[in-house]
Amino acid sequence: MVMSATTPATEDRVQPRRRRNPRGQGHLLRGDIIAGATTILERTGSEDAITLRAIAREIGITAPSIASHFADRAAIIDAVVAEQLTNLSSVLVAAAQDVSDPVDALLGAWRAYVEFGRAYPTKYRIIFERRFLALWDDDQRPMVETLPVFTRTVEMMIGLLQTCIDTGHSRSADVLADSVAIWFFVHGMVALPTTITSFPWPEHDAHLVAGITNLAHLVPPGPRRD
Amino acid sequence: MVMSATTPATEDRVQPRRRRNPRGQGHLLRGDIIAGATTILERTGSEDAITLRAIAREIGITAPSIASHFADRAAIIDAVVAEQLTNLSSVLVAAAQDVSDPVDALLGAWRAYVEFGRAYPTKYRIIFERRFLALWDDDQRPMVETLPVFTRTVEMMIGLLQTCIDTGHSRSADVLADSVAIWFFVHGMVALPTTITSFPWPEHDAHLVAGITNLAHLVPPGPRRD
DNA sequence: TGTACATCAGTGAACGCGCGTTCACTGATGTAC
DNA sequence: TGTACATCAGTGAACGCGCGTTCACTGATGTAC
Repeated sequence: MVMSATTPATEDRVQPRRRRNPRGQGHLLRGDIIAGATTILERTGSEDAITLRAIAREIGITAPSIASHFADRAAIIDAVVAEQLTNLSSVLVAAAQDVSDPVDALLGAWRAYVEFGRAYPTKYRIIFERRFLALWDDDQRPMVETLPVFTRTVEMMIGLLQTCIDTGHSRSADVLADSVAIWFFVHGMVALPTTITSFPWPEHDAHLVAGITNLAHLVPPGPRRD
Repeated sequence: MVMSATTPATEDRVQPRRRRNPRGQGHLLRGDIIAGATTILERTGSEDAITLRAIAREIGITAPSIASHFADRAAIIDAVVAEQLTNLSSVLVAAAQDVSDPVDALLGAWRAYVEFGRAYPTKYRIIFERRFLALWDDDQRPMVETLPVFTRTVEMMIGLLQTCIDTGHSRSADVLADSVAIWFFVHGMVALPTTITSFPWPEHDAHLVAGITNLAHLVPPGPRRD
């Protein structure tokens, strides 16, 4: 390709060249790398499309610049997972807080889980359909960006059922086992319709409420409102 | 690398060179390609590892030989998916047939589903955790190797619950919705513990039976035996 | 207040690698005559 | 019963591609003197 001296080769880039960070602010590129990787993930729907060169094109840098911020491709993807796990956690917390009725809080949080998964299937998959969810590193040390938020979120979701039990809205005799059963159910509700699109899946919200009502042993008079 | 004229370069191959098929039997290589792809999938745990060159190394042929049997890499993976879906279907049929008690048949078939998924997580994932399960091709024509077995298997699983209803063992009022709810639940039971290994998942079989009992509205006196 | 210098935040060319694909070729075997 | 030939079932070398990574370099800017 022949280029004149005055027109830069911006037609070769997805993005124009990024402005260099000021001295001492080099770490800001880290966030842009994660954001670029997430954009590629959402646009292509494929984790494989997240390559160092693709990220570099996406955010207007060169590929070797990434090396000083992440050890390798896997570290970038771990950071994307951590960010999305945090996003999901925030969604669940927001759905449950300030809801006074315990059953509404339980159903609302799990409904928000399903809505997150169905609205952002690729982001959901990179959290829960990778080979492993990285909560511990290769040396069995906790991953500080994922394990605390994971643990806190699981405990919150279990707490929502515990509150239903404590207030007489649930007859569950095993809050952990029944919470996990709900999680299994809603995970299937997110994952299977994403993968198998031509199937007469039941209408979502009624199905969600019925399933949780059964698995959480919610008592008959309370669960229905709205 | 220097080779003598008498010792072939078998050290470069995972497998010694395959014997050429007799004239008229070239189609036999197709099965070997699928088998090689499946072996690679199981060994590496990664769909990405299934490349034409890797398959060629695995079964002792050269990469261009594959072109006359499959249009592209995706066609090979579709064939692997079809074979594993057929395997899973056979496992479910075998678990349910010749079981006289309707509740035992229902629980046994779903138990077999979970056991397949936990015994062969990579094979399970290539069926149900790909971006899409290919039941229809790009021109909306049914995939003859997957759609019939999928449809037949789903109908069989729904039929198991219908039999429980018909014989008074289930109070389910919506056999499709409740069967799907069970499927969602067992899918989560397979998928989440595979991805998240460091979590106190409940003991499997009791949890499975309890979950299905709730979702299938099984009547109290019948479900427990063994 | 000036200036030399170290450091930071990257760039750009080049490398080897495995990949899918092409293209000409090979060697065994069934078939027509 | 021979033999020429077409076909089948592949091989093997070579290609361009995108990838992660290396290595020497650049240019702006804060700091010591």
